[in-house]
Amino acid sequence: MPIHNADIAATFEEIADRLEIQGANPFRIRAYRNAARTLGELPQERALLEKGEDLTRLPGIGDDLAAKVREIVETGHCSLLDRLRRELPPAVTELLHIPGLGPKRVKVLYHELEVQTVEQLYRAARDGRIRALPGFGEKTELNILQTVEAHASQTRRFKLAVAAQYADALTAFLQTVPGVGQATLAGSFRRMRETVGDLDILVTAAAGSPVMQRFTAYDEVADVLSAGPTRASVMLKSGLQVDLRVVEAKSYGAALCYFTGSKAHNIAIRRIAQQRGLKVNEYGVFRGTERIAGEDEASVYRSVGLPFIPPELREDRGEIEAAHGGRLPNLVELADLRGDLHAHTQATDGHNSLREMALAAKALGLQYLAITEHSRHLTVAHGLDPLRLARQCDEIDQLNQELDGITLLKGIEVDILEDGSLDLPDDVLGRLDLVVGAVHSQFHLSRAKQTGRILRAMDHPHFTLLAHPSGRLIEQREPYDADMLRIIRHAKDRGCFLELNAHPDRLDLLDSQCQMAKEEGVLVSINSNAHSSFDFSNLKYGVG
DNA sequence: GCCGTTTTCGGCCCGACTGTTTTCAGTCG
Repeated sequence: MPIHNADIAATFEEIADRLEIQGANPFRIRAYRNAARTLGELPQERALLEKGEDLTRLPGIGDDLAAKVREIVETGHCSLLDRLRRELPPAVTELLHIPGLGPKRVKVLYHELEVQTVEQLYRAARDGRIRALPGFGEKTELNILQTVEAHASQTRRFKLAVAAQYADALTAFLQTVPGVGQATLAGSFRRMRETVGDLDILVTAAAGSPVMQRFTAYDEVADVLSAGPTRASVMLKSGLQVDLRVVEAKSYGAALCYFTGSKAHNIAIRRIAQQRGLKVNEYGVFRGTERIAGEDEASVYRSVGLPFIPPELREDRGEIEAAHGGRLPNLVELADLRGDLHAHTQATDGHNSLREMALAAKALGLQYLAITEHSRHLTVAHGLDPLRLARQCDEIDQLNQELDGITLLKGIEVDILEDGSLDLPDDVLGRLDLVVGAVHSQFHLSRAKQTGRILRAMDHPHFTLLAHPSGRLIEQREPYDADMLRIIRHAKDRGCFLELNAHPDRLDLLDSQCQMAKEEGVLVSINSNAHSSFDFSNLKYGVG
């Protein structure tokens, strides 16, 4: 059975959990977690583990952990984890995922009550056996009972576009509270991650502002998880958790850095500050007791000798080194987009006419829009046959005569069939401005067959752009098994391009694969895949 | 267990809230 990077990461996480319950050296535990993160974020295509490469080049992996990786790859086991599993029962780590239970309490629960599973935990709480344990009490017992009953341990993530609906309404509400200056979304939402686990909102407020009371009394709040003078957490009725942090205006920048994260990025910045004799927290940057920065984010970065790092890059995946070396990339902004190469109309499964789509794209500042209907193989979408496609091309020619400030391009989103051929004849495709190829069927082919199918499609002389290249639907469908590095390199050889589909359910190419495409010198086209005139607003998620 | 423009030893980010305790440990972000 092949060992994936994610499997090794999971092994190290479990080791860290078990060491933590045993009360091991916290820094040793952190070393396992750091290594798990490094390995877990490695793109599959960049797996180094079976090529005999020097793993100690990876951050957080030294001689010992490199040896453990080799052991896992070669034997399928980790002897340290095997030993730890004999010392504590297998299920006990699942208790750590219950909010409010950490390693110390899990250890007490196991040793005093022999609680190993969530089921046993529930029974112990229901029977009133937990309140008497050292460090526990009636309140804690009640919280455990309620948490388990509410299945609150199941973490749920929200797609960015879904979270945005709650976020915009909530920040607008907070803005109306007396004494509130700024109300800014931070966290993974501001970093434009494809999904968010919660919303983090930063507010500046004058002393005495009722912002905390108003926040916890907000109409959509189902439960107040915690509330103090400067921070509060609530659960909305939708199941989305929201954390609010309130600071004075002079701490806005430092607090925004802190609350935007990522955690790993913050730790890296604070370590640099430490080396310079500085301390960074959410209130500012300090030399001793003197505050030297913090009113805006740029001042925080400047104080540690770095240029401003855009939120989208703050993942501790090389951006700090790039900033230090003056190699930060210029990020694409929404205003940089000149056109959109993937859109549908009511001729197939879209909702608007050619003209309506053209005007909506123009309103967003685009100069060109490719109309790329589905092809005949996709019958559920009323895909076009050559005749209907020809008719649409005539309509586009006619409309282009009338339109001012926007040009429609004639295209097609043609199905890539199982054998790698395209769903329409050569002479039809040859008359178009561009041909967007897409896989819409046979998602479960072997890696070799799926990859070969796509490579053959790209060999077609009229092939322009590979749509939603991985095929994944966020939280719904895994990517199909294909060798993306080979596909990217083939695009380079063939002079064709890949899409970053901006639909919030897709966001495909994935971020790490976009980075690979850039490194290989292949252009990526950010497209809306609009099915209605409203969908162009999704381009911002693609840009993000 | 990792790591190095102070270092191969001695450090390792920093603070808020809860609940239990009576000054703070545990947990969380």
